[in-house]
Amino acid sequence: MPEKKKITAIDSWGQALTTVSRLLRKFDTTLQESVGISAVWYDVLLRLSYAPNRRMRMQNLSESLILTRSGATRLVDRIEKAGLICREAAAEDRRGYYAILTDEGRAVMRRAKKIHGDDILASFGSHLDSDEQRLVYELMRKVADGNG
Amino acid sequence: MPEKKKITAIDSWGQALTTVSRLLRKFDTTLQESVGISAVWYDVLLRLSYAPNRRMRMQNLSESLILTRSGATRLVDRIEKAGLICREAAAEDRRGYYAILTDEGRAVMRRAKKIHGDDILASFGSHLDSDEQRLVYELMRKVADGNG
DNA sequence: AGACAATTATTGACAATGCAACTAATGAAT
DNA sequence: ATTCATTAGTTGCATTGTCAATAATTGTCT
Repeated sequence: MPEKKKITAIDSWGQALTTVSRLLRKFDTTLQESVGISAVWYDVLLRLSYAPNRRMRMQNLSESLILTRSGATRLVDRIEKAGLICREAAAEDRRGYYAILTDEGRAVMRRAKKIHGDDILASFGSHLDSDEQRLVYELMRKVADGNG
Repeated sequence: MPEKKKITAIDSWGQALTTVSRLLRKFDTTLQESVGISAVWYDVLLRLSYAPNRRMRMQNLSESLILTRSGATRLVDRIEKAGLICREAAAEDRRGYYAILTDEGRAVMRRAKKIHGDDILASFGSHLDSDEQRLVYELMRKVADGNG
């Protein structure tokens, strides 16, 4: 009879937290060194690159980035200053603004996606087979869905 | 034949990252409101509470917290000022210091563990059965091990 | 023993982020 | 149409964390 240590929700969460934190830091370093952008910037550019017309309202952006709106404002300020995105007033709601990926942003993103994709594969993907990767995806998704 | 969308390592990592980020923020809010400490403080106190003699060298602490040493110095400064931990010079290596859990820190930790444990159960554990929790633990551990 | 490299922790300067307060615009109710 | 609550975004201030440089101590090599 195999001896199995009891794994509590606390253990499970704790391991998820440390693993994700470590990897994130690693990915951030790679991106910074090879493309000159942080993982947070990457996240912004990625979402914009998939958004319709490569643009998102500040509000949506801040939600998907898990940042406060003010945090998003500051972040977009910096990336805009670097020329990778720009702002445009929203025609349909004059309170709002769009953050829009610039051509330069797209170019940076092409390089970054390659580098970062390889990095994820090397540090994360290569240690799990495809079923396991699916499991991680589905379990994490289930937790996320369970929290609204 | 069930149609399954292909899940890449990138999808899997992305979901893990957002789920963990969201939960962490939620946990942080709860701890802050109910015990008056952040999730980071909690992490420090937790590790100290399990460490031999409830003390750890700054170096070890910073590693397990995924923080730079200078970040750990600042963090320990603040928690020390709050009276939850204290510093003590290391006898065996006069360059070093221990961070040590105080009695007050232990008291705070007793309350925090209960609150935070419940929170983890409610937001994470309740959405996964015990096998799934074990899976998350083992998969995340495998990734962590694969990265040194 | 003496010289030099490596390690531990801290500090100053600065970057990033949250909170609360604010402005401008929208929408809903009368 | 006017009023009032709500929403989008930005800003000032405080907090938190990083990076590079520093001081003190230890270890190594001859």
